[in-house]
Amino acid sequence: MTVTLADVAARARVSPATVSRVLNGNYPVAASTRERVLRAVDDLDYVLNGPASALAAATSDLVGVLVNDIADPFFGIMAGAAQHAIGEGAPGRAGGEKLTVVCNTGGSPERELNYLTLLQRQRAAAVVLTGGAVEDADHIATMAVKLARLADAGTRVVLCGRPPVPAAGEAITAALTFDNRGGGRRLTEHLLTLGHRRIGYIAGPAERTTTRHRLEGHRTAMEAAGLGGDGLERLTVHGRYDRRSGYDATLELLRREPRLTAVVAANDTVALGACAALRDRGLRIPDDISVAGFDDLPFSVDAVPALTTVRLPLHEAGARAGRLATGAETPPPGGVATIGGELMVRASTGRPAS
Amino acid sequence: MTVTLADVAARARVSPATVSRVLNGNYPVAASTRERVLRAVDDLDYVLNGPASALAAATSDLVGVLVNDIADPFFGIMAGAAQHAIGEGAPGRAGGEKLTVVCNTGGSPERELNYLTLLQRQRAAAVVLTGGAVEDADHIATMAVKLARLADAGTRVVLCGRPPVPAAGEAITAALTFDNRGGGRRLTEHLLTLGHRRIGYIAGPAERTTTRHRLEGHRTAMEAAGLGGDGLERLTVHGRYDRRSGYDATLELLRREPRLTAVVAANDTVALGACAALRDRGLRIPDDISVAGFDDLPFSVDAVPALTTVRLPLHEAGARAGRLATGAETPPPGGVATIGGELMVRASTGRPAS
DNA sequence: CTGTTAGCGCGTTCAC
DNA sequence: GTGAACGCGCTAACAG
Repeated sequence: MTVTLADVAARARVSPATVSRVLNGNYPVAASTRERVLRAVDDLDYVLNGPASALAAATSDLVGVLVNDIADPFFGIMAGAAQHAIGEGAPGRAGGEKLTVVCNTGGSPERELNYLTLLQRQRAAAVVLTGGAVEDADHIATMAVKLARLADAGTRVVLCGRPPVPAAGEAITAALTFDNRGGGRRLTEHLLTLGHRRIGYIAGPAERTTTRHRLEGHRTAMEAAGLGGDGLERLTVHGRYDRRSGYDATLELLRREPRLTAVVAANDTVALGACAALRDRGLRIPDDISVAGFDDLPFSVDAVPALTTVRLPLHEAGARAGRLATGAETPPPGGVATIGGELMVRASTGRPAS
Repeated sequence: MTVTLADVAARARVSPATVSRVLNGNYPVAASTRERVLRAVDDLDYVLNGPASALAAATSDLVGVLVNDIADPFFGIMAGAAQHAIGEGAPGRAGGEKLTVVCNTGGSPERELNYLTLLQRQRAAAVVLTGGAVEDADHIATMAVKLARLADAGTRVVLCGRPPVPAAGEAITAALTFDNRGGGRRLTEHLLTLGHRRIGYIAGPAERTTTRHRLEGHRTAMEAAGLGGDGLERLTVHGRYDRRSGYDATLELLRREPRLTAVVAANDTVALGACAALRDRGLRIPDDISVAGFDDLPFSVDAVPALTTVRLPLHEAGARAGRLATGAETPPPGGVATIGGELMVRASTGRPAS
């Protein structure tokens, strides 16, 4: 029923091997023969059989991009940039593009491993892991083994916006990590400079690296300003990386410290929720209370007031990860590159009310 | 080097076929044998070879979800929901989940076809096409052929948020389409009821179905109110589905008609850009001018003022598309289901200034 | 319930 | 520059 390479060969009056050579373009073939083969391919509407091709060649054109939440632009931007870079980059075996596939883990370690297995099954050419990792000892160990096995099988492993996996050093082609600590620190320093002292912090889920690093940056700044101690713990609330979480956490912070003058959120989406809660409480931003986010997602500049935040070059990072995944770019020395964030001071932060 | 099914068979002292049966769980196998096989699999860290399996079975566990822009939550939400539904649904051949892959076309017809070819190569189990289609006669024809060929090869084709492909009737398993016309009409009717007469419309890219349908809804309402004619054309500006486009288009509308009292945007993201432009012009929303969007993306309720818009059940639609793709849900009668939108009246629209 | 036998469709040695 | 032969790893009939 379906057209095979042999059919094309027959029509072009050549051997199957020649058709294969034309399609893969890796061996010299006489121009006239190539012409004939290509016409036969076209006439027959022949489509290469991926599985068969992958089986024979022991590798495939699949590149997997794992994201925590595909509905979150933070991941969407990185994934889109990676996909673009991969598509533009090295053409796959069959001359066509590589098939970049985005896999949504929903932040679940099980699903993450699951997808890795599936990609291993498919003999994926590369895997890009984006976003923060879960800090569970068991999971980290399992991941290290899994990644090592993938690397053994020839799959390139690239981390994007995630710290290097400690135990899997050699397995990883490259790790692009964001300077979440530095960004968090500078953001809080900005508020301290404005004169804020009672600053609430809305953190992400407790067990993630991104959450911890941003929080550490915040606390480093607070402690340097002599604001360490119990207060830090009291003015920190954990939640998910979503709008609702920011809303609820803000109310909780206000309950704990009604005289709060600033709120720092784990990311921009959470910050938006925080703003909503403050408005509902009748507080003006930044006159009564300042708000800051993280990431500088596209909507942040349009928030009212425009959000002070830390810009992460998500697009660039994703594109670079894509190039690393295809081998179009050589890994940074040591395999690890840290990407800095840029403090974007906008209208949502100001001096505290006297 | 790599462990194969034969290795597992040897270790478990059974035939390869039996191992295959255990792994696929489609044939009865004695409990004790299964036990032995599973232990051997575990001992050897065996991972099924996807391509080989797909080759032999002439089908794979891959489900492709095509989106126009992965960085846009509109698509991210649908894709995430579809992926979730597919994962939860029918287990793949190897007992594991299906591998749902999201492919980012960037709105380009070429890339769309490209991905379809790649998925066809992989003998994908199903393909979900999300979002509006490009209305180019050539492309539509090519797509119809392509989809028919996919369907022939046993791939299920599901449309989500896209009108049925006219010429490919039988090829499509199911089409879930949004009532963009009705939504657009009701949105504009809402503004008309408030007393608006000079309403600007910021449309999406001209050649897309979504764009056209929303615009038609708007115009239907306008004409029913006796506001048809040249004015409609003059107060319509086309652009991309992004923030910047909304910003620029708004300035252009204001240039064409300084006394504008309302702006309807192609979607929420565009509406946000419109709000920014209006604010920069010193106009208050909704006191001086009303703004409305479409989709009701998560951030819309947090906009200031909260955005009046048409809510589309993106999550539900995506999940349903996923179930249709796995065969977990039977297609609606005729294969086509229209999903309505809900008018969400919020603070960004009000009576026009007298 | 389990083993045996054939391919699935293609890439890749080798020869010519 | 081209063809012939073999095998990639697995599943799907058949037997038994």
